[in-house]
Amino acid sequence: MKRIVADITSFQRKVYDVTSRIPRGFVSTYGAVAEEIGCRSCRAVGQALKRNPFAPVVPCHRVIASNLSIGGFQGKTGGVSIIRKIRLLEKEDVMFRNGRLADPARLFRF
DNA sequence: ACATGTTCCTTAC
DNA sequence: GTAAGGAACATGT
Repeated sequence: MKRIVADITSFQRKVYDVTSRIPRGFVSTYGAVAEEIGCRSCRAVGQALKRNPFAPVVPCHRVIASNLSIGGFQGKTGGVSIIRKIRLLEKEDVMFRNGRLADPARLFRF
């Protein structure tokens, strides 16, 4: 039986929980996740997602920056990984344009 | 658009 | 324990 276990902090736990709550076809922002968790540190959220011990389990690609920019992915603000992120989102009806969210209505609010 | 300050967590030494 | 970094945000220039 496969059980998901990892040495993570409560903070990370919350981050992954909130992130996984984002429905398919929607995206959220670091700020929103941070707010939902209860802290004002969006960077801390980025830290947790960057490490992402639950990589395939947690859709970290559904989390973007609050200014609707794609933000970063796997520790970078650009590169092939970002393209992959956009590609995945486009597959979920979330269109991006020039590294930015084309339709702000896709923003999911908790 | 760019630089700076803020804010909080993780990792490394 | 201290220092540095990290996928952001807000504000001022």
